[in-house]
Amino acid sequence: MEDWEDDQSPVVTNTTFDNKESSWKSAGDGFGSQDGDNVWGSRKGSGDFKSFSSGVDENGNKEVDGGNSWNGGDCFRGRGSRGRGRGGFRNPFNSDSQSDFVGRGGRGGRRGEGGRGTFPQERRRGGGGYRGQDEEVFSKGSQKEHEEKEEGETTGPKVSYVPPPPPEEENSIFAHYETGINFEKYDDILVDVSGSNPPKAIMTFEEAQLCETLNRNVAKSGYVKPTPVQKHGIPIIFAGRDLMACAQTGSGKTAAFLLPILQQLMNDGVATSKFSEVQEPEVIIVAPTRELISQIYLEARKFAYGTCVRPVVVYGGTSTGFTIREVLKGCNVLCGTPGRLLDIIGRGEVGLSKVRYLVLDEADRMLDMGFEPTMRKLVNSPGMPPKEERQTLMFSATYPEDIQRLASDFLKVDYLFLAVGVVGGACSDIEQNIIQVTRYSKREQLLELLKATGTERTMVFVETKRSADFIATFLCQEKVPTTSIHGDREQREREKALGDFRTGQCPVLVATSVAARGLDIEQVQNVINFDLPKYIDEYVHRIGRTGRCGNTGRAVSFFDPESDTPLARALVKVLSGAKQEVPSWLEEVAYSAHGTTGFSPHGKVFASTDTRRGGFFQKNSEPQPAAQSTSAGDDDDEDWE
DNA sequence: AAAAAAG
Repeated sequence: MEDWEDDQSPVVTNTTFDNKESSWKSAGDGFGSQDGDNVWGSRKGSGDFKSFSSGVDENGNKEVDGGNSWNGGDCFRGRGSRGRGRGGFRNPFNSDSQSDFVGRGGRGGRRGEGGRGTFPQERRRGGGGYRGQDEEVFSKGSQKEHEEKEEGETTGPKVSYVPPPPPEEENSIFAHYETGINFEKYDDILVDVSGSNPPKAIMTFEEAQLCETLNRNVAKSGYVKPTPVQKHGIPIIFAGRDLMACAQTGSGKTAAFLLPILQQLMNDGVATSKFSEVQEPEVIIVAPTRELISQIYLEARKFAYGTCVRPVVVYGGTSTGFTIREVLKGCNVLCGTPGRLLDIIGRGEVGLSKVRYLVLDEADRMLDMGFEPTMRKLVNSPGMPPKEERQTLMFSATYPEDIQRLASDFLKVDYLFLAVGVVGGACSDIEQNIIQVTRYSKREQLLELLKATGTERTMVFVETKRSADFIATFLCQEKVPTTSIHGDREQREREKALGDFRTGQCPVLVATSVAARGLDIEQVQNVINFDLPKYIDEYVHRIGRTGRCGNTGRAVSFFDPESDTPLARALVKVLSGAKQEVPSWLEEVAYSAHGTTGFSPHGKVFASTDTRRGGFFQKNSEPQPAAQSTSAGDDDDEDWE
């Protein structure tokens, strides 16, 4: 790990920072007059800033010296003379965290410490688990080698058999959050399957009839009982049906498709991972961001452990040569982001004729304007079996109607639509606050919020890459140990940032929407929408980074009437749908924002139900009760029309 | 108009 970071000393020079110094000051001045609305309320301020920063020193000095993903190392240790101890100011975050930072200092920061806390199913990679990726996958010299030998040999060693990793790696491969979470809650979630002849759901993993190895991996991953998306998804996939599934990440959807796919591959004995000049994977999995596909790959590697099935991950920002060598070692399950995937397919390293499963994670994103052409290119690549001859599986938490219609181009006509509760996010476990701000007050308000969060992990979402840099630098300057992730950062910086955030070394992560979807990070207590997104589904995904799996989380969003008014009505609907209090001023803004629903500037309509029921594709519909009454969950049955 | 994804 350290190896390849050291030679790259990621010095981030932020000219923005210096240039804007003066404007911060003026912004700060303006902030003094900010009076509390109901959210900020009347309670008293924190003033624990001191303990906050000293806690960092105690906690992390070694780690910090080891290289920081952001320039936080110098930022929060050295300069930053401007730590204001502003008090008299209360916010939604400071209820219970006053002295947490020191008290829990050692808790989050240690590497290789995988399982703790209480998380089920998909939430099992702790800091240690994620670290595991770097340490195992890359540390066999491969990452380093891949940096150094990029132009080197084009063929790897001729391995005909890829042995399973030695036992000592097992622990980190299977690192997961301790189970023991309250799964019972899932039994109350409504599930809705529509389409013809859905197979019967399973109630236990035993019913899935997985082989011994898979069962062992399932158990070692801390799985006890299937979640709803697994109960329904597994038999659907075993039955060979195409699937469009609405379920929040974290509800176990990755396992829901990985387990039956892996089992099927083994049943049919097709998978024998071995070196070859051309690899013919049976499974292709795509996701919209590199970090997300990497996360999915780690799941696949875990479940495939000890089997002859070899998963491989490919994405941009890393050396092509390394990627190709990894693929050629043997590749049954190819996980990738679209660009790099098409790249290696185009180079002829990967043949598609054996593809039996095509999985689209965050499917609505994969089919939106940005990705749709690439996805079409993928399914039209030479050798790719047509949709009738492969199984196509789509997963997301949101499905705008137009995307559902588009999706039918990729799915068999009789695909099944599975809606698991809490579709569309706005899970009631997340406390949602909306704060009215002006663009000039945001920065100081953010600082005040973060002062109160202690060691809690907080994701701060901004709209642009530039402002991600800007805000992260600002926070570092203010001695908040912050890192940042966005598409203009080096891939290794992105992964380091995410790693530092996962371990808690940097409890604050400033992110663009690159981090909005799918990322499963332990103990993210808070999400702050520094900038509200343009679309409501993006909001839903962002706040879904917290409050997962029965845990509680808090989301605070800065609402600037000058720019966010178009979102007001949608926001009100999401809030009330999740049984959250709607500020009266927001209702007024929403009411007066006539003309558009704000929901869909481009005609997108958020839908959590099968559009075929709405009259678009009547051909497949069985007689169904009204969508509202059958739709799953406590907050996804809004009529968004 | 922005973010993401190939280099």
